[in-house]
Amino acid sequence: MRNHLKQLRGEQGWSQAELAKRLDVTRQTVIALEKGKYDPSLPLAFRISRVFGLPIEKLFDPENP
Amino acid sequence: MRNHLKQLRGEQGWSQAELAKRLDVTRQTVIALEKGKYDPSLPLAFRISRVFGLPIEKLFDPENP
DNA sequence: CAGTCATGTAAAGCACGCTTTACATGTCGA
DNA sequence: TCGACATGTAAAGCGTGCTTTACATGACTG
Repeated sequence: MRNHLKQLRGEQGWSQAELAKRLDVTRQTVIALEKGKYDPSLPLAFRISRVFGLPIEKLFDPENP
Repeated sequence: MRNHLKQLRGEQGWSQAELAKRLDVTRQTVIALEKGKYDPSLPLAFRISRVFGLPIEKLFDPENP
């Protein structure tokens, strides 16, 4: 599933390590998510939503619209 | 994570089998979700959102608000 | 009463989400 | 040039998300 994490993180001026800390995950997880290697769990998706102040629907694009 | 699937399914008058079909999962998955045994994956959360016509945020309550 | 429908439990199996650890590369400032 | 920081890759390990199959129970209906 596509996401805009890398771009949004850039807008905030955060490093991967900084974002990982805010999301309470490891940097590896941030890398994997940004690279689209897999989708976040629902709880993590909610945390991402809160960190960026955007609804989940604005952060992720389900393939079949 | 809490959800309102059982109630919403009831409002639509759907059986678990009917909802499972609409979500393209098995009935076991519907049962597990309604019982809160685990959270749906993000792609499934989007499908649930579409089936009920509600945003993900209205369907699931992350514990830490 | 027999049959069907809705709901539920149980268990095995596979792929994914996330962790931990380690190492490699490029860039930048002292 | 050395060190720190940012980004990236790799691999092993664990729990969870979802499937398949099977069986049990209660309610309703012919």
